[in-house]
Amino acid sequence: MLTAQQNNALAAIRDHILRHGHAPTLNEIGAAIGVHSKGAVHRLVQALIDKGYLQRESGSWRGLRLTETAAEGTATLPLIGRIAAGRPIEAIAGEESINLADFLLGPRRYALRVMGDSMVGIGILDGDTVIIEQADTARNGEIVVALIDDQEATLKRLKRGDDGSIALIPENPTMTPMIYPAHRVRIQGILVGQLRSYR
Amino acid sequence: MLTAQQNNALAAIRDHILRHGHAPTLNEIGAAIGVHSKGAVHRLVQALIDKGYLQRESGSWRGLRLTETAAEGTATLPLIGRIAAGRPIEAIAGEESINLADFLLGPRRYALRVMGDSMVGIGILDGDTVIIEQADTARNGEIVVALIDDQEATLKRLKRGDDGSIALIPENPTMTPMIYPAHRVRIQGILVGQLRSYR
DNA sequence: CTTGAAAGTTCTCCAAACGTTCGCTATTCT
DNA sequence: AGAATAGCGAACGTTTGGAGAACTTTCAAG
Repeated sequence: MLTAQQNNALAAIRDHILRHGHAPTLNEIGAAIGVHSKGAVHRLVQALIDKGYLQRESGSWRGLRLTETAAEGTATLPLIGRIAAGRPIEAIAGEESINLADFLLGPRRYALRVMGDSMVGIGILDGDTVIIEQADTARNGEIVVALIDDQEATLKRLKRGDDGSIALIPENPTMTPMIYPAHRVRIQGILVGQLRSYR
Repeated sequence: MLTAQQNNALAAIRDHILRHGHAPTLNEIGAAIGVHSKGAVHRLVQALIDKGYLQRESGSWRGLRLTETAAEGTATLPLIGRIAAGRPIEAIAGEESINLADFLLGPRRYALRVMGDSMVGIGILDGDTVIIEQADTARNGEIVVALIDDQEATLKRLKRGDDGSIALIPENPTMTPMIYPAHRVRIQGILVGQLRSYR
């Protein structure tokens, strides 16, 4: 079982890896838990290694890795249940946590900040962040980042016409779809996720 | 495991490829991470190749490619820029990546699945996942998870009346606010984030 | 084909940061 | 009292990586 300080150290390491993608140095761990001595931190880390929570890649800086048991649940949030007006929060069978990495991350994905109201109809507001997966083709009805005449970029729903034309449809009743011949439109990516921060 | 500077270099390369469609030169990488020596940059790139994050197409300029495993363990996404209808994607000064941990994770936070349309007015749709930070008080105007009569849970905007009453306001023009005496309403948490997956 | 600029490669020098180990001390728990 | 947990600071060798010079390769313009 871990001591209080060992727990702090492990939490600091986990947090640092999540934030930066690599392990902290001893000094960084020390700064995070309020210890001014490298030696003391080293002893804590050694204890965590001995107890099987960490692995060390010796002879290299930042060579700490979480073991599998310690790594699970790092990028996760507990998922409590469903909330609907007029009812108590109801548990969701089978799921009790969501993993942000599974949810949003992946190779070839990147984020874009949305400006404008062209997609308010499906809840994408000005200032939201959307996650795009790089692709040069898309299926009908998907929401894509499209480049028009290699100049203008836009986020719209894609619809192919029977005549080979491409319609880019805003989800906003006050705007009208734009229709282009296929050669003027290049698809850059597909919308796969969206997030917003309220603070 | 990557060192801090190797991480910077990899991020700069990934970013450059996403933005320009081709790999950067050593000098460009150096400029991006603040290194004035080609030799030093070369050593960083070589380390990334040795560790399997990059491949070199030797004998050609800009011959760097990302391997598939290039993103692992990190909860960050490259942030390319702003997208607005009718304009090219424009870079955001200062920020080049967003960190999901900063964005969404934190102590006392949990996720809820939203049912119903009571908050469509601010882009929270049926099926979305919202992130709540546990709290028992909230400021006026914040969106809260509130428990009414210790029975019904609901996600609404909070507004306190002059007479001590509490109004829970749905963001939906077809619904009307509910007003309760303060003792019937208990605040459980505050909305801090929201996410949605499109696949 | 020649030429020159830009890009990549390899090298040495050197400073700063890092991990490791040690002795000493203080606190807490049994 | 004894053991376990921790903190501090110093010493030492190792790793990282910035600077710059010298050299080779690539590529496009003349």
